[in-house]
Amino acid sequence: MGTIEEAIQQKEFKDPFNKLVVNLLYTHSYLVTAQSKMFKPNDISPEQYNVLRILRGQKGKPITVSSIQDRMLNKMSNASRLVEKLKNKGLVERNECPADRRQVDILITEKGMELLCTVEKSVEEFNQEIVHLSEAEANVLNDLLDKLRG
Amino acid sequence: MGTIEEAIQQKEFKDPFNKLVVNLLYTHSYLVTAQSKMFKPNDISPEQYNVLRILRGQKGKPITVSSIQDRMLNKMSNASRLVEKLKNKGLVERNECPADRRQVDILITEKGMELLCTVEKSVEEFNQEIVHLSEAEANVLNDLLDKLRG
DNA sequence: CCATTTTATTTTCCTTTGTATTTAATGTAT
DNA sequence: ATACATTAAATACAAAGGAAAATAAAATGG
Repeated sequence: MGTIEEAIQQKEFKDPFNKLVVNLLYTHSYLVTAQSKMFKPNDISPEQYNVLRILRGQKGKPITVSSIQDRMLNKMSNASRLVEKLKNKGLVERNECPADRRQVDILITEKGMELLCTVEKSVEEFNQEIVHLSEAEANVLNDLLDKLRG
Repeated sequence: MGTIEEAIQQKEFKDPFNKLVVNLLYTHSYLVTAQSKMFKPNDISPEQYNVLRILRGQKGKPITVSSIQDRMLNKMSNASRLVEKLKNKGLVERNECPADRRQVDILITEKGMELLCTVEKSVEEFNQEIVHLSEAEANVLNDLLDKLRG
């Protein structure tokens, strides 16, 4: 199960770029499948976890829905909807922004922080288990991905 | 918009592995967003395109639904459902397998082959445009992704 | 100040997924 | 041969997702 060619039983690719696109899609699926399993016991999705992390990064400073959207990993997804799900679970609170009543300030709750702490440990272990690379290799990969996006 | 830190406005990550997981999710979104736009005029999804490619790779030899499933990029998705959509568009045909009547043999149709040829050109251009790397860098990235999955 | 445009968020509609179950056929063991 | 387990594919149902329209507030420009 090493190379992408073996994994999807395709003998060869047109060029390295074509292979790379396929490889990224496949590796993403590998990651997300494992990640979803990891999050399951805590009943949140990878995207919800990511939003909670963004909120914690604010250190008590509220952030608007659209700013969350800008920082989300999946640019297509709907921050408003995600926030509502988190609110239903009591993990965030929503307050009308007094300066601009169109905006909504989002804050992570105590319960949200606690959940994040609980999950954090599994996430760290997970990241190191799932990624079969040395730190140095991970760094190279990070740089190449940044460069890929131009 | 270079580094992942800038892109999602996160100052730092716990370790390179954590950063890498985030970077892969983000890069995947970058790719898929662009890819979907590319496929849109031809009215197929990236996954459907991939199944058509698998079928063409068979060179006329039929393949069962479960074999398609095994080779799909997203292991979670439902080959049976995808094949049905392709059949509705007249891009594949489905035949009961005489040797084992549980199985269903799938073949790509002429129309499917034609669509694939049409799309192919945009895909190749797309891959080279979207991936801002040299061939050598793409090769390194491919190897690291293969290794990542272990 | 009023009309128009822009911005922020929510909602709606419809399609796509994830998961589990169902149906049907084959394989296996007694 | 019969009962039980396994496998292939389809389906059912709820939840998630994309895209666009709707709502509401603020900004702009006469």
